[in-house]
Amino acid sequence: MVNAGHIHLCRHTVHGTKMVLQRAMPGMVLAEASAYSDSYHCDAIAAADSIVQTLPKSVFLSALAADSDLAATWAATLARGVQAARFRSEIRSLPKVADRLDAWLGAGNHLPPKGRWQDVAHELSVTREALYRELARRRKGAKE
Amino acid sequence: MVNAGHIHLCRHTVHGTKMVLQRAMPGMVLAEASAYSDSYHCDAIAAADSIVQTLPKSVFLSALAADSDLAATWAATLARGVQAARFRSEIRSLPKVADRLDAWLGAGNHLPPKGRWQDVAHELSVTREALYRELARRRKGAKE
DNA sequence: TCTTCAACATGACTATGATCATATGAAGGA
DNA sequence: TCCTTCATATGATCATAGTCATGTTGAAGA
Repeated sequence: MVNAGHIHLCRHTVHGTKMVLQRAMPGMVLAEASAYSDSYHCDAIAAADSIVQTLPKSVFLSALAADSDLAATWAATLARGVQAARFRSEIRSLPKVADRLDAWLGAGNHLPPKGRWQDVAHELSVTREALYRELARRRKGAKE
Repeated sequence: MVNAGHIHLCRHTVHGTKMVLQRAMPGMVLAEASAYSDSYHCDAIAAADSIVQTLPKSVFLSALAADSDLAATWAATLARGVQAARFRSEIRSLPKVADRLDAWLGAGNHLPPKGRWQDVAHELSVTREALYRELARRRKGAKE
C-alpha cells in the first residue's frame, strides 16, 4: 500500500517497451492481483519519493480467510476499483477532449483549483495544452 | 452473469448524455460493484439478444460470507478484472494506433482470424479503417 | 526585494486519426 | 445461380490533438 508518493507498476513487453499497468497514489494497494497468483512479472517503480507499507502475502490471505467481514470489505474495494478503471477506459475511448471533460464532470467530479489542472489533463489522458484550450473555449462560450 | 450475447451497463450523466460503464461479454458478471452498495444508478441494456443468469444479492453475499474459498475466488476474479480494466485504460492513453497495437500484442494477445479484426479495433478503441491501415503498413514493412 | 520555478496560457505548425465514399471478396439464403 | 450482407480494404478530405515555441503570472525562498 502506498502511503505517500507515487508508484508505477510496469511490465516489459516482448518487444522491450515499457508499459505502465497501474499508477498507485496514496491510499491505493499496488498490484492487487499479485495476491492471487504465484508469479507476477511486473516491476514497481517509484515515480516520486514515496512511503509504502508492506504485508506478507500469506498473512494477508489468511486474514481474509479468517474474517469474512474483512473479506467483504476487500471485495468491495476491488469491485469499486474495477468500476473506476472501467470508467477511465471509457473516458479515454472518447476521441474529443470536450467529450472526455463532459463525461468526467458528469460523473460528479469538479474542476480543481488553479495549480491542479494538469492532474485533470493527465486523468483524461490529454496534453495540458489541449485541456487549457478546451477550458478557454468554455470560458469564452459562457461569456457570450 | 451474462451467458450469451452482449450487455451494456450505462449511466446517464447530469447533462443527459449516455455513458457506457461496462461492456459485459459471455462469462462476465455485470455491475459487480452493485453487490456492495444499496443503490446503483445504472441501466443494463442488451446490445444484442442475450441470455443471463441472476442471483439475489443477499444469497450471493451470504454464500461469500459462509465459504472463504469462494470469497477468495471471487476476490481473485475482481482483482484480475481491475488489472484488465487498467490495462485497457493504459492502452487507450497511447495516442498512436501503432503503439496501441504493439502494447496489445505485447500483452500476449494475437491477431484474430479474418472476420474478427473489427473486434480488435473496438478493443483498441480506434476506427476499423485506422486498424486496417496500420495492418497494411505492417504487411508492407514486413515484405521489404 | 529579487530570483527562480512551475503552472497557466496561447499561437503556429504538423501529424494523425476520424469521416465519407467506394470497391472487392466471401458466406449464406432465396 | 443470383442477391444480399458484412468484413476487409483503400483513397480523399477534414478536424483536431500533439508538438514546439514563447510569454505571463504567482508563490516560495534567498
